[in-house]
Amino acid sequence: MRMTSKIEAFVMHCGEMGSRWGFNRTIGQMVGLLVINESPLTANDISETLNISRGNVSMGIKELQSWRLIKTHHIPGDRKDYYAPDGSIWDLATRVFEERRKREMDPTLSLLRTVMLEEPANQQEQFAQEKMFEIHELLETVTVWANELQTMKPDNLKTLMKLGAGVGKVLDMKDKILNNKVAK
Amino acid sequence: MRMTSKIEAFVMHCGEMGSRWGFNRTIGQMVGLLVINESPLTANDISETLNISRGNVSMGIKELQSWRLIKTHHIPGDRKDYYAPDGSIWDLATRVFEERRKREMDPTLSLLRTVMLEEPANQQEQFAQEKMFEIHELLETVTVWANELQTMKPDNLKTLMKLGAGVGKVLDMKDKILNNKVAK
DNA sequence: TAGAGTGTTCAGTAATTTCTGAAACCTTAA
DNA sequence: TTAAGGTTTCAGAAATTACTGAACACTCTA
Repeated sequence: MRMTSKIEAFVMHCGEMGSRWGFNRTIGQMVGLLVINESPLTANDISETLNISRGNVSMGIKELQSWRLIKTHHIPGDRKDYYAPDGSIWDLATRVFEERRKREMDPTLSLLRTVMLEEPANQQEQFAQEKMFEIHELLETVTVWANELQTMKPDNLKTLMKLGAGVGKVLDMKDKILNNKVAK
Repeated sequence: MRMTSKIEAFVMHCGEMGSRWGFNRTIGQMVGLLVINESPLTANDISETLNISRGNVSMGIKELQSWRLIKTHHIPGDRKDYYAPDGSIWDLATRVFEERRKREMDPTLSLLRTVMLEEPANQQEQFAQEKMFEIHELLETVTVWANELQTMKPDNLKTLMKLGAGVGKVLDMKDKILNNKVAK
């Protein structure tokens, strides 16, 4: 399956960005390829198009499934597995955020909780534990926010954004509402 | 400089998470160490405490400076450079977000803009470019939101969160305000 | 029950990233 | 001008991560 130059540029870019997005080059390319292709692809299509071994594709698919980014599709009378992105671009991005949050923040939250339980043994530890408390608070706040944003539908998000200056504006709104209540 | 076991646990954890946060093990440890230490440290302190070479520390510092996470401090009559976190935990987190956004999204936005300018040559490219448009839109939306959140002070953020169910609630508020306007 | 078509695993190899340590470099003080 | 005390650089070594390909496994169908 030959890629046109525009498509190739996109897929290769996904490869280069792969590791920054949390996976590796090959897996980045695989996501890119599956996303810009209108129809599902077989493992062999992927292997040939990207010039990577069949085994590597198999491992990549497993990884992408663990990120919940692709789904398997079957064609009657055909024993091959066909793969396609599992949902819209927004859905995929949401899953990546979620998965990264799990991998980047949850383990730290857990460690901090454990360490903070113990009594500080000296001044140095006292300070350290205060810092850990701050970090814990930050991570929890971000987690809650991320959850909220994730559960919003793209349409809602866009609506909210068009409101004007974005979140800043929201604080003004809060004041208006509170004032209304007081006025009543 | 000996670390107590709690502090060591924290610093080593930062090392393990380092690569997930966008740097590498050593640099993760360095951030951890600098953050939980009340007073600034010299490159030698870091080298000895973490058991890594002096050269490695020097490279790590350069990297942390490029992330704008640490600042240099001087003591009169002492030629050594002392390093400390540049700002509060929130400040640091904000910088990491910002820097990651630059590295993870900006290059893709730029590529997409370039590719989307060209006319699709066939049906396959037509579809591909539509997808690219969706991705572009998503990234721009996220960028704007991230900017908004970043410019908010922690206090504001916390206030907003205490409002109730978070962002979901905000949409209700929007409706209330709009209704008010209509009522008038 | 054999064998064709497909998917998975994993030991070994290749590629990439990180780290070391010695040399070069800078600045200040004598 | 030299030397001391400090930092930076970078070639090569070490560690880590990713990839290949052959062997194995599974499932039909004849």
